[in-house]
Amino acid sequence: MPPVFALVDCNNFYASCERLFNPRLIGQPIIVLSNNDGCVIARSNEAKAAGIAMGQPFHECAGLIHRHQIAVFSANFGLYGDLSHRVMQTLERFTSAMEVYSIDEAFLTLPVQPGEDPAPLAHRIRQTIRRETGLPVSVGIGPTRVLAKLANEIAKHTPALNGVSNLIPLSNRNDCLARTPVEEVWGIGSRLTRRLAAIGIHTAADLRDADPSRIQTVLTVQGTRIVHELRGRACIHLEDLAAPRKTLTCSRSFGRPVTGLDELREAVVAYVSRAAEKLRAQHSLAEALQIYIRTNPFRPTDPQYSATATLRLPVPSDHTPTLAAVAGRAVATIYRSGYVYHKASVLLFGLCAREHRPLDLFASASATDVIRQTRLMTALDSLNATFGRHTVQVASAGLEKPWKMRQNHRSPSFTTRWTELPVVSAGCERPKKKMEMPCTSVWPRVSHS
DNA sequence: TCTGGGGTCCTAGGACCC
DNA sequence: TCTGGGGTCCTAGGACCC
Repeated sequence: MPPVFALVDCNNFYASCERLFNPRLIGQPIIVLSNNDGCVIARSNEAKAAGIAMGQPFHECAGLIHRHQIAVFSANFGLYGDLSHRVMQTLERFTSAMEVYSIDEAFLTLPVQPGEDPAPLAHRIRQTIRRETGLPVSVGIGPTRVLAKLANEIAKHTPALNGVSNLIPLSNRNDCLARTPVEEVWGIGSRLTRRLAAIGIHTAADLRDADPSRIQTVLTVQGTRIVHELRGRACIHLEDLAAPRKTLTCSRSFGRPVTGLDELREAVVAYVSRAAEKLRAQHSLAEALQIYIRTNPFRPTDPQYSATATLRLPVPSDHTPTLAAVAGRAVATIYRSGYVYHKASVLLFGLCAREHRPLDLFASASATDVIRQTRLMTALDSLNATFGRHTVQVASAGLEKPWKMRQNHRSPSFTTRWTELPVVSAGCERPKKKMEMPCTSVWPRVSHS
């Protein structure tokens, strides 16, 4: 029997998360801003209706924000990540085969019998998530992931469907594909849309009916997979999403311009420290790192400069001071004075599992050194997990951090920081010290009463 | 004044090997 | 006249996703 896929996607996820802890915002327009409060990355339906565009620069929205009394939030990824975890935990109960695809969506293989209508189960999933996490989701059902994804879009935009759409029946599917512009198909972006238009393909149905070998010359092999998926033959297989990442990035724009090498180096060291933290969290080592710096392309009258430096480590490592020293040297080689820097990023690559740590033929660090370094990093991560990020850090990452990003509208970390809990009952004081909750904490198990 | 961050996959082309 | 062929690995860049 062919599989029945469901794509469960949280509606306007970041905006819904903010609303969850602030019920006064129900029915009100909300936007969430990118890091540095740069541009809009999430909108409630009311904000969409008010005319706020996805990706719109924040400073261009001032008029609409004022006119429609739109609530503005800086992104609070700690909060969103924690709520995402709860949604995924709840979803796991409905299937043995689930792929978490992003922070707000997951593919499930639905356990239904041949001939059974999967829609009632989809409605149950939707109601359960709503009841247990407070978040609204939509469910799209299809015989392939591409069709399930499309079904989800339809569910979101068709209120009469009550949040569930099923593209398994052919009658539903043919009609829907003929009405769907090809750029709404998962995997077809703006460039590919233009290439397809040039050969007369405008709708999802056109693409489904196209000759796969012709599509291969225009869209490469990925395009032919999409054609088969639209025809109902599943051939896109997601990787094991629990698998460790192959690269890790930490990339940020600065909260204010940076001109001097010392400040730039400080920022790069701070970013590499964060990347190293992620590296240790997934039990990997990095073999090489790449540093990138650039000026502000949105100020074309300023002199423009960007540069990349790639360095290989003598042996793969996850030791922050080692990585920071290499990164510090790398940034000095590409820094040029006389420019106003706007952004830096650090990419760690050539990752391997920690247990496959290769031996160093020339033994620049002895086995004892490696053990000591590992213990030190474990202690550092544990202190920062308990008492908050940056409690202990390498000195070269700077204490003042004048370049750090703006977050002028951030909501409290309602679920991940004891001091920012939304409800404090009488006689129960919040801890005075800054303390992080263990990252496994699960809010709904805490009683509101 | 003010324009995000973090990933993946695929392909082409160069370097290098025998 | 006439200058191989086949393979791998690496990297940069393009395209997509949320």
